[in-house]
Amino acid sequence: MNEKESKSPSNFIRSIIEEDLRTGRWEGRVHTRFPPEPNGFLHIGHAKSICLNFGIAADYNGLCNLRFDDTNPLKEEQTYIDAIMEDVRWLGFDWGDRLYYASDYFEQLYEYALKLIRDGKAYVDDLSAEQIRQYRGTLKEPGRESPYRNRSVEENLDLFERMRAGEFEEGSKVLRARIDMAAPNLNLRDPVMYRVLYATHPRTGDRWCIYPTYDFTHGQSDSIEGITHSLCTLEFEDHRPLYDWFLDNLEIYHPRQIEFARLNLTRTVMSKRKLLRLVEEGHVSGWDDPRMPTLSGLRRRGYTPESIRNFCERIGISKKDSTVDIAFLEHCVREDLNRRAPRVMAVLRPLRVVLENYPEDRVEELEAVNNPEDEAMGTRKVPFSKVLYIERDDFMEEPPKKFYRLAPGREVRLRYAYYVKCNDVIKDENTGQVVELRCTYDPETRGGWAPDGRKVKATLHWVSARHALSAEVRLYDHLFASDHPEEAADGTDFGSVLNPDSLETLTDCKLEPSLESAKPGDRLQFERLGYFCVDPLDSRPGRLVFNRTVTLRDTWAKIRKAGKK
RNA sequence: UGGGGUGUCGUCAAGUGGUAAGACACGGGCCUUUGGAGCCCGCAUUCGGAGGUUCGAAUCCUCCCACCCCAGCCA
Repeated sequence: MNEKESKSPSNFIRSIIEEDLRTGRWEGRVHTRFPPEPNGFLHIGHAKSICLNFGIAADYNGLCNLRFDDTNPLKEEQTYIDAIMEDVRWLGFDWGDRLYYASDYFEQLYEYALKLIRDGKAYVDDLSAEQIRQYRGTLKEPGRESPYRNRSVEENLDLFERMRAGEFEEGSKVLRARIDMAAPNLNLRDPVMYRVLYATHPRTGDRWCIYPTYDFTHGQSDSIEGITHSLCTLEFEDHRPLYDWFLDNLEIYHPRQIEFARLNLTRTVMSKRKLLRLVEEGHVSGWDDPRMPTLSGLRRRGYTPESIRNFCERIGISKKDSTVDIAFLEHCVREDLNRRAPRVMAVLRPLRVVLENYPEDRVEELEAVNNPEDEAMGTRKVPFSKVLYIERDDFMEEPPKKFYRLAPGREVRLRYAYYVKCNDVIKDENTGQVVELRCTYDPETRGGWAPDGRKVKATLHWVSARHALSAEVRLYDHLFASDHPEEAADGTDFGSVLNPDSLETLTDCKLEPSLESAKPGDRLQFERLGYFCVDPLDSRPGRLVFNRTVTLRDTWAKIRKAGKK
C-alpha cells in the first residue's frame, strides 16, 4: 500500500477515506461507483472521475461499480451506453460483474416513494411546471406551499398509483417530497421526485410512464449498492442535504457524498451541451473527431490510455475551480510515447533532392535505430538512393541567423546516411518556387560520421523517392484559439473562438517503406516532427492515413516565434 | 446577513501550529546522428486582505474582499 500511496498524490478525499478507515465507519469497506448518464460520449473530464473512483477502489482494496444513471428517457440512448462501456474499458478499468442501471431499481424506488407518501412526507401535486416554478419563490424570498400539499395519505397513494397506471397526462401531475417551502436551499423546497413521461426507455421500454428524478434516484441507488463514498462534482454540493434527507427519511443505508471540482482544460470546451453543438453544427466530424476532448476523440488522435490515466493522477483532486493547461496533457502523451513509439522517417512537405555524384541505379540499405530510448526495439533497414525527399522546412535559400539546416553551399547530415552539401537550387520558371535541390554526398560519411571529424550542425530526416510510400497526414491542433473558450462560447457563435487552423490535411506525404505494414491504431514517431497514429477508421493498406497526436517539443519553432515578435 | 462553496508561483497542487513539496509552463546551461530525449541551474522571504492569539501561523480566531454554484417535471 505504501507504494500505491506514493504513486497517488494525497488529496482531501483520500484523507476522508483514511479517516473513515481508521474509525471503522464502514467496517473497513471502500466501495465507489462511476455513474454516467448515457446522454453523450465520455470526455477527459469523466476520465478524471473514472480514475478517481476506480483508483481509490483499487488502492484501498475496495470495489467500484459502473452504474448508468438512466432516469431521463428523453435524452438517453443505447448507443451512448455502448460507447461509454467501450471507453471505460479502453481507459483500462474493469467493473467486473458490477454493471448496474438506475433503471434496475425503478420498482424499488417506487416502493420507497410509497413509504414517504405513507409517512406523510410526499404528495402528488397538480400544479403545472410553470406554477411550481412560481410557487418556489426566489433565491431571497421563501416559496409558497402548493394548495395540494395537504392531501390525505389515501388520496396521495391513490393518485400516485394512477400516475403509474397512465391515467394522467404528461405534466399534469408530479410527486413531490414534503420538506420545507421556506428552506434557504432551494433544493429542499418540496423537490419533484417523479414526473409523468410517456417515453420509451432504452432499457425498460414502455413499462413505465413515470420516471424518478436524479435527486430521488442517486442516493437510493448508492444505498442499494452499498456504496461507501459517493463522489460527485461541486454543483451537487447543494443537493447533499436532499441526498441525506431521502436516505434518512427512508431509513436505509446511508453512503457519504463528497464533492470535488470538475476538470477544465485550456483551449477546449467540456460541457456536453457544447460538445453536442460542435458535433451538430458540423465544426467537427463527430464525437470521435481527433480534436474533441472525448475519450473516443483522444483515442483516435493517438493518445494512450496510460497517458490519460497518468494525467488524471497528476492533476490532483481539490474543491477549487481550476483550468489545467492543455500543455500538461500533451506533456503526458509525449512522455509516454517517447518511451514506446517506434521512430520512423516521414516527409510531410516533400522537396526533391538529387545527389549528383550518387550512382544512378545504386540502392543502399542503411541501418536505423527503432527507438533510442529502448534498445530492445532493435533496428531496421532504410533504402537510400540518388533521388530523395527532404522536408521543405529544412531548406532555406536565405537562412536567418539561427537556422542551421540546409542552405546553398551548406553541408548537413542525412540521418543514418551521409553528409550532403547543397550546390544548386532549381526553381520553377514561372512561380519562382524552389522545386529541386542539386546536392553532392560524401561517400566517406556513410552512416553519418565523417572520418576527418568534421562536424555538421543539423541532421535531417529523408525518404528515398523511388521507395517512398505516399500517404495522407492530418495535422491537428487545438480546436479553440482562445485559452478559455468556455466563457467566450457562451451564448455566441463558436465561429469567433474556433481555431481556423485546427486541422490541416496533407495529401502527398512521403514515408519510408517500412510503414507498408502499419496497422490501424499504430502509434509512431515521425522523427523530428511528432507522434502520429494510423487512423483507425480511414486508413487502408495502400492508402494510409495518419493523425498527428502531438508535435515534438520544437525549439526551432520557439526561436522563430520569438524572432517574429 | 438568501443558501452552499473556494481563495498557496503564470497553471495545476502538497502542506492539518514548527518556519512554503512536486509537476507543467517559462528562462539559462550541458549533452546530442531527432533544434527530440536526457541532465543541471533559476523561478512564492511568502500563502486573497487587514487585525488578533502564540516563543512560533499558509495552518487557530475576528472582520473584510474576490470568484464559483443554486430559482429543470436535466443530471
